[in-house]
Amino acid sequence: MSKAKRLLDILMFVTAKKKFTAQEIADEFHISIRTVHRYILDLCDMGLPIYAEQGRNGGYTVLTSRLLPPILFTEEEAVSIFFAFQSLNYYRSLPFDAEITSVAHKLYSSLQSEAKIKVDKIHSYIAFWNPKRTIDAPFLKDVLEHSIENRNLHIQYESKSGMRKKHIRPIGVYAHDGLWYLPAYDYHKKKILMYRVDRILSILSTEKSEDEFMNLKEWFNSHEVKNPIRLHIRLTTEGVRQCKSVPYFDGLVVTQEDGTGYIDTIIDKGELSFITSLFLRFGSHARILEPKELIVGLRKQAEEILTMYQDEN
Amino acid sequence: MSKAKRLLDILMFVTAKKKFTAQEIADEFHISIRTVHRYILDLCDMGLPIYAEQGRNGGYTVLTSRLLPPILFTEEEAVSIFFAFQSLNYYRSLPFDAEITSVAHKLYSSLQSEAKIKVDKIHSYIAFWNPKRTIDAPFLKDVLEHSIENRNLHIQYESKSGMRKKHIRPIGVYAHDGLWYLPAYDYHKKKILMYRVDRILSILSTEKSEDEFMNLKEWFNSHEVKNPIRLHIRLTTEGVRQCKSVPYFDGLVVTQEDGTGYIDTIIDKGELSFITSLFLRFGSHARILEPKELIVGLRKQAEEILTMYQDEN
DNA sequence: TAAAACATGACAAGTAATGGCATGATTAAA
DNA sequence: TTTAATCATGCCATTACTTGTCATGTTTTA
Repeated sequence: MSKAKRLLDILMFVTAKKKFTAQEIADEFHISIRTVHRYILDLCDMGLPIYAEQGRNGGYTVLTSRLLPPILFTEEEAVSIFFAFQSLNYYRSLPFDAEITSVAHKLYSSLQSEAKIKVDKIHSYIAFWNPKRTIDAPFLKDVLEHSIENRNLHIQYESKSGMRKKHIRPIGVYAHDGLWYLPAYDYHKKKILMYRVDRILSILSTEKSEDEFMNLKEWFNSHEVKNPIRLHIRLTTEGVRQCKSVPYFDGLVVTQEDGTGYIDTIIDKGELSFITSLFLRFGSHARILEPKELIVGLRKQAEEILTMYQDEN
Repeated sequence: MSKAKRLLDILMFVTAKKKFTAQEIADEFHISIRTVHRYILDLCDMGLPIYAEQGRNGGYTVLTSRLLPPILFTEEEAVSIFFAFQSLNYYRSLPFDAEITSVAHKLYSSLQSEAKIKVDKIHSYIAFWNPKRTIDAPFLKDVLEHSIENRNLHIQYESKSGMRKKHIRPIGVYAHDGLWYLPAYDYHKKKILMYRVDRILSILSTEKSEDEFMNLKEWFNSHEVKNPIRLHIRLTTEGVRQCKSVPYFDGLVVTQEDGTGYIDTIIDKGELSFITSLFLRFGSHARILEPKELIVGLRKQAEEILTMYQDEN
């Protein structure tokens, strides 16, 4: 086996093991101790952060986390990674912030100037408009890791009614419109609620959870309708256009030959309050046929506005 | 110089040059032709897609695009790349689709099983809620590349009033809420308009543009207010909460000691129609003090809704 | 038909890697 | 205090690999 290959094997081995003696490597790879010492010198020259402790019970220790074997990327592939990073640029808080910076740095520095220009242009010509948030979510990474590791959390949370302590079982985190959300099972209220990660004031304590629980993907899938109710809407041509631009409705809209359309589907009653605000906007382009509750809600909201500004012209 | 180093130099050289003869390499690196042939065998073994044409005018040809020198990533860094890719998962159309797939594949295959589990978990525990679109934007990559390369476009576009031909100078593309937008200078209407990339039906022809034009970043920055108008709103405590959840208002809201707040800023008159729909939702939690136009708009919309459902209870 | 290219083999000369041994330094346990 | 385990380094003969030269083919095109 060539020296380069063997060096890489040892590099993988030691970054995984972290602490080892020369003798161990010699046994593992069937080479002499003298050669091991020489190899370790080579690895140091290659920049691996490694240090030796002298004496009995001594040995080598590697400081980096586990390394992947060297990967050859094409220029286009490198550019695509920068493209993906660009999509994260509009979040204030991110897990893996440090790693993303270091990957970007490693890649950029090994690009040739021509490709560097292309990457710079990506930053200038493409954007992902998640409005840049002033709201920080300092516990994002913690919360994500506790979700992954099946741990329960005691947190201080700033809710509508003030600061509260919560005992929750996190399901996962997701980003929507620049904010991070945490669906979690609330042990006190005995149901799944939605928390905003930026409103978590502190993590008080954590505990390993015994039982298996659903993850985010499963939750999205199982997110079934609890109080089914029929939503039936008639849309003008313009109403069809507008509805298709609303994520919630897109896919539900049925367009007819003359350009008008309708929505006829089953939704959960709990979603009504959210939907109400959408129909306020559509005005006469969307006529609600069902449910009654939605019409009542719309009228109430409209009356509230008229009352508020009745004495103004 | 060691063999490994020289092989890498040659690898870089040939992937950049694409077509070459053994003699050229021998001259470039001051080695014998015999050695060059041996080296090329080695590169083939390493998986470089290279083929030889026999005979006079023959030579070697490399099929890959330019390669970066090998890069060593830590496991955490690899995970961060998958995290970034996850954020792109909710877009139907993406430029660099193929490259992203191949990067993911290269990385995933060189991860150890422990790290593979971590990556799988990221897919299960984190999501970026850009609602998955049914709308495809087949010309996204084309449009992006023409923006970068300073080219004008003749396109067929599906606008409000039917199918139209447009002659435009693209500025860049950006994603918002799962859709791709293209701000561009319209040569016919002589101003910058916003197009939706999914509504581009075809690209008819392109032409190199002579003059320099702004890029997306510059456009965002220069996007100044054309018809300034004062927006002055008084908010209840609940109004403050709700406003902070709306990207547009976040950052403009001033919170007072008692929890209530206000917005007092200058906006463009053109933004009013968009803002109207927001205030319909807030109801009495947000009281508009200025401008009058906004109040009038609100009332009109509210009356329209009441009229529509007047005969229903 | 000759020239320019790849393909491959053999061999000697040169270069690099390896293992063994020796020596020394440092540290912890016996 | 001694001993064993560990890193650190130097020297040298041996082994393994790399290189250049020469030779011989093949394929293609001017």
